[in-house]
Amino acid sequence: MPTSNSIVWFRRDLRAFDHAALHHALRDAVQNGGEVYCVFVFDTDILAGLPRNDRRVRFIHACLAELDAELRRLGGGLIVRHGAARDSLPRLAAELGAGTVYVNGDYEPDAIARDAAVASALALEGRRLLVFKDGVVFEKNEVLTLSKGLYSVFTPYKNAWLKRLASQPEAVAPWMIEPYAAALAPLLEASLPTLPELGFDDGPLPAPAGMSGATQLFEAFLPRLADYGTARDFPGLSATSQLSIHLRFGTTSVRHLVRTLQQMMALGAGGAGAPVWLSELIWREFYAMILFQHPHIAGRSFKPAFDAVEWEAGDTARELFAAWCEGRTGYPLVDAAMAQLNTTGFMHNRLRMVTASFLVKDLGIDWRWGERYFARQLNDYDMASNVGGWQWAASTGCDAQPWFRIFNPVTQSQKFDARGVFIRQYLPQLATLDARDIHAPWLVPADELEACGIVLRKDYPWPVVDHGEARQKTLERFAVVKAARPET
DNA sequence: TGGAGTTTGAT
DNA sequence: TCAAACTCC
Repeated sequence: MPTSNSIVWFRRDLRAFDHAALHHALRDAVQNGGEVYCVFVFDTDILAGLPRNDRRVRFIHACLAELDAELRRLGGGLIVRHGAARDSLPRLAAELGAGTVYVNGDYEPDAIARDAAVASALALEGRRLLVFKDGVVFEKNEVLTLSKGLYSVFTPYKNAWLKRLASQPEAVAPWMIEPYAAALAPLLEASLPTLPELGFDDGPLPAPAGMSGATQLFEAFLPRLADYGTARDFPGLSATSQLSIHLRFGTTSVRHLVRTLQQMMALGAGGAGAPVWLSELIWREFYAMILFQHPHIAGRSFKPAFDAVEWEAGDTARELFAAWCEGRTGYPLVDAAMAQLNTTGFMHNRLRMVTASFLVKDLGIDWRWGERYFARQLNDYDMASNVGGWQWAASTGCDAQPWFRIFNPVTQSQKFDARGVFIRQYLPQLATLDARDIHAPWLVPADELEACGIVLRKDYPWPVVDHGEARQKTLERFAVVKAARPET
């Protein structure tokens, strides 16, 4: 069996430009001979847990169609398989006579285990899996303290990250594809199954898909970048990049994004917003590093002392959790945010903090319930960022907010959706309330509500908990970790 | 990238 | 009377 060919196994890197694994496979093939096959596997180990109408599968499907077209333009094409990746990849490597499988690293625990299984199956036949850094500028252990220790606080990590990029600008240099494209194995026929063939429904896409969708969103964002720092906290404005789903599936390159920012900042463009948005990209790498280094945080507190916190349990907790999931807590900003999540698969980051704080600190429910719900719903779900964000809100994480810091859902609403624009968009039943009343309808006098045509408990729920009482209970609940309170 | 309660000081 | 400042959680 010839093994001079190779495979590039695409996973969450669905693009054909600035792609580390593809670049290395092609360059090696140009030097050593052999052809490069591009492969994607709809992994039944993952798909089995998803509903037929999963938005992310539709998005991936659309991205693959574009990726295949782009690879064909370059002289290749995409081989798509449907099966367990652990079996499919080694089998495909044998079929194609591929001695090496090139991948970009994925740092989630399940992905690491899958890749280890694939690597050992390949090794049994004398083949190898080569893993490249691609989805982040700096990975795992590249940003360390002066004493080679790991950071667990964001700000010093960010400073070290920026310093490292300044001294190593090639970290964001693009991995070129076109000059080596001749090594792509030409494919005669397309192999992308239809969504129904995969067991999923056709339907609308949650965002413009593919590399072209990412480009479109990024170009639309750049003129708004200057205002990002001040406007990003207001869910009623379109101030954010909307690129999270593209970073999740690799239809854009983080190196490309950072390079563009650097060029803008060098020209004095991008204003005050550019470094703020860059910070968000660094948060993403901070959390990726934290999850890789501390994989236990997927299921337990980053700070062990917080495992002693006793969450609400039983039927009442399950009912409150259902009310949170379905957006009927009686707190308009929370419910509007959950409606946004449920109907679009997206939620504004400010609202991720508000809803997470509400679940944990108003309802007393285990953050892991919320994390799993977000995992099912979010189009841009990324375990590292999601777990990081939830542990931040729950005060159990590294560099989290202190446990006695408790968001007031009404104050947050008044502050970040002052005119009620966002609430009205997702809770039309409250649209007739004016800006003063929409944040806390239970405080509005009955005659006024009547004039607006709203009957509480019928058109919109009464609050499921009283925030003041809930706050007191939360302070008591977290008192078990008082010893772990961070020094001031 | 808190909020609640209290004090303070200018009116 | 009220907003800024301060403390505690």
